[in-house]
Amino acid sequence: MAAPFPVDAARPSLATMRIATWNVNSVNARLPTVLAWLEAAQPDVACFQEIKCVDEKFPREAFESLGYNVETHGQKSYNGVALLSKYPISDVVRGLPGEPEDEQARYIEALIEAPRPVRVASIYLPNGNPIDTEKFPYKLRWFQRLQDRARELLAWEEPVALCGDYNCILTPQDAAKPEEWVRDALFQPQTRQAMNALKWLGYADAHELGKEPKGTYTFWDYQAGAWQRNNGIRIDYALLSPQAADCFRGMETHRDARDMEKPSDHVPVVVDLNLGA
DNA sequence: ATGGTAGACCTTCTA
Repeated sequence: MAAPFPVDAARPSLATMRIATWNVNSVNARLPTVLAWLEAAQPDVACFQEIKCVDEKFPREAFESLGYNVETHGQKSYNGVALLSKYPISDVVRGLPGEPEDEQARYIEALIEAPRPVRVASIYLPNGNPIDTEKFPYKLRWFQRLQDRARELLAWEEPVALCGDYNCILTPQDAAKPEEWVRDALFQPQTRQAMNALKWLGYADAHELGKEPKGTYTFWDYQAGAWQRNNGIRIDYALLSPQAADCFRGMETHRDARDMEKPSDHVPVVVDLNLGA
């Protein structure tokens, strides 16, 4: 029996925005794979991490040919993030505020000028291993800076999507074998507390709004047959401000991308918003 | 027992 008030049918022209986030592990090594996936998945906005090149070596023409505007924050060899959008892009922020001497390219944020604008960030949070080196406190400082920025954005009461590779396994259910991660920076109590502190400012994890079961992973190591054994972890997230969460229509983890030719070790996470809501 | 793979690149670092 049909619902008495078929809301979707009554509103046939929904203003939807599809936002994807993907750690591509070198945009140049992955270019044919990434282009094929974009053509199939048709996101309006794509957040890439680990582009592993300077801005001048980013293959922007290939993406422009698919109809995307392109903004990058690159770095030689390591890290690097990018934003692609079929809508105009403005108000670009390159680099996470709060530590001017930090030269690692891990954050780009911009306003996506859809009929209802959405602020989107592409985030590559530091890995933090090994935990007995300076890398771990750097990760925690970076998390604190991200929390500070996220709090500022909330105050504007606009739709915001903070998307990327957070390098955090939040709960034991987010790892196939949590016992293998207990000494890893991704699963330390401080890391998980920082992720919760960020969420509890008032952001929704799109995974929790969606219907995917626990045991949905976004990363499988290249080593030791992790993919074949489904020894994965969920570390790629889309965090939505209340104004964006109100527009949530669905999300999907594109697990099939791990079986593509020359796959990244991460797969895309895709979120659909209905901005007409 | 300390593996295994992938990417950038000066030959080792990062993940």
